Amino acid sequence: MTTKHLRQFKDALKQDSLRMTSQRLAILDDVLGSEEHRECDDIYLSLRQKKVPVSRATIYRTLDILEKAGFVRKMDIGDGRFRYENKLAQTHHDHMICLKCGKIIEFMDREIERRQDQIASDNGFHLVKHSHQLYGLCGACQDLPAAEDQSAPASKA
Amino acid sequence: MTTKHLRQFKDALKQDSLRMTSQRLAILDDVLGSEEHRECDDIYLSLRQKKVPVSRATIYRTLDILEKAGFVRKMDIGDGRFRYENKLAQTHHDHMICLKCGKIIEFMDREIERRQDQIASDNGFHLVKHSHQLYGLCGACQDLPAAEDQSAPASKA
DNA sequence: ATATATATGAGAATGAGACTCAATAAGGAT
DNA sequence: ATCCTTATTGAGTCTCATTCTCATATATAT
Repeated sequence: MTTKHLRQFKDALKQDSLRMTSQRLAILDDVLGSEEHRECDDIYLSLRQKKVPVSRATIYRTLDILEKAGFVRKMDIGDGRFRYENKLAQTHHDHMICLKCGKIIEFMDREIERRQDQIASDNGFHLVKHSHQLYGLCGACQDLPAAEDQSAPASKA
Repeated sequence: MTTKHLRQFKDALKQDSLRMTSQRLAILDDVLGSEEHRECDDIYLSLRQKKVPVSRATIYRTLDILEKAGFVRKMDIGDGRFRYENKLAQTHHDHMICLKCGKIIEFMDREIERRQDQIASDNGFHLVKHSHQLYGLCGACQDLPAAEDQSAPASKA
């Protein structure tokens, strides 16, 4: 985490009369140190391994702050658990998700983005965000005829 | 509900060794009689009003069957509750949702659909379905500066 | 250093949806 | 029409992610 990001975070906190705490700092650091699409528990376990004393409630609360401040993106891939990703390290993209093994591939298409803006404006909408996921079978999973899943399946709880 | 749809449903049931029941018939009829994006409880209340004895568990189970058989589309608009819509009466479309009043506008863009197929194929994915939502403020809600919500907000539970 | 408002964690609460299982009901065979 | 096998139902239980509560701890302005 750079000094710049730290200042950025402190400013965001101050703006809402929020305080800097060791937990918040550790969560920000952990989040900025990963490029993955992680759920709350991934972050929780990562912090516990680093001996950071923190609870899930605090992680959820802090992730909300980080989302508002633009540090992370909160995404719903439809399996009942939110994923959080480092937004600073990445340019905007959407996701393609394998229904069998849960693999996530990022994609970005300028034309789709443009069309979205157009559709919103055509309908008098002020576009705030969008959610766009493609679901299917990745190459590897298409080859396994009727075998078991490989890892976390993207099925609904 | 037409005779054709009824036959279609019976065939789908038979194909999986499932049985026709008064509950399943009532649920199909109720779903085909609406063009809205309804959640389980909307359907539950609608059926109870018609004096149909049915439980939520049966509705969930039947909606899964109807989804597989192509009668309904199950959609996740990100507020933790699935919405179900009559798929027969409509051509494919995606949704634009007002973050303030919950209003839903349907849209469809051939170019976006085409790009999605292309992206999937470029990545070796076999595309099964997609989920595409635009979130923002509808025209009416942009005018209300900081007023209260109008109806069901699309905020996360 | 003090005062005061905010943050934290443990655990309880919430809520959508899936599961359990005994009782009930289809529907094919006779 | 009756039997018999198998699927279905509903009430209630369970799950699990996430949020809430509230007493205690801590950051920050002064």
